[in-house]
Amino acid sequence: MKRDLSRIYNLLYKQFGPRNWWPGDTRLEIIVGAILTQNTAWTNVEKAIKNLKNGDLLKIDKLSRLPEKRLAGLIKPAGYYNIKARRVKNFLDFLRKKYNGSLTRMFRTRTDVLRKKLLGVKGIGPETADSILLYAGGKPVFVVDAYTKRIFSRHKFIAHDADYTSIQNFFLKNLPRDAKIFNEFHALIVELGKNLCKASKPLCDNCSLRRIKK
DNA sequence: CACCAGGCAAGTA
DNA sequence: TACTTGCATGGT
Repeated sequence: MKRDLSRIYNLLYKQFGPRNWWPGDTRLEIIVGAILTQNTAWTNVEKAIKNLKNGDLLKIDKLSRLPEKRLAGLIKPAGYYNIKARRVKNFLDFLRKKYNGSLTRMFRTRTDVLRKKLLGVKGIGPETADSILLYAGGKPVFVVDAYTKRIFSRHKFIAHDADYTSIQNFFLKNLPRDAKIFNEFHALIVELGKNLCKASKPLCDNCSLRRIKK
């Protein structure tokens, strides 16, 4: 199984890599992007991020002072904008209260401990927490998303009803514990998912992994 | 026109 | 615990 996964990784890397993820310049931008992209196409998130950048608002102190309503208006293109504005605020409140508004301090926390704390922030679930840890913090945490589940269950690596933790454990067990690999692998999976498999279509002979194996 | 996108929380039984 | 529903814009 280890060999299968590394083969798939190499195949994907040859086809698409390196992806240079996360698409964002600062840790804060990555964190905000991780919240905004929940169940949302990245192209929509880009517009929202751009609005914040245009106002020079993508900074911890400025974003913290920005009224929630104004924030909601600016991130409208990302969809679910009222909820997401609250979620961004929830994170900023958490950061200020627990780490004096310092991301550096936050990321000094032991990764397993920090993960639990992040999951305690309303609006940050497993995928968002893990994306923050891996892509903003550089921690060796494997991110599982809808594409990961869809692709690897269709190809019978995991059960169709596997939950987040069991899928994550599958990858942890079969890959070296290396942030660089986790970073690239997840980005490659997203690229594969976007390009080759339209949602809810069944596995076919000209689909996802089978196609790039040729 | 219908359907989907790099989720999550809250409500129900 | 195991389902279901609301959240919402923009692209295909």
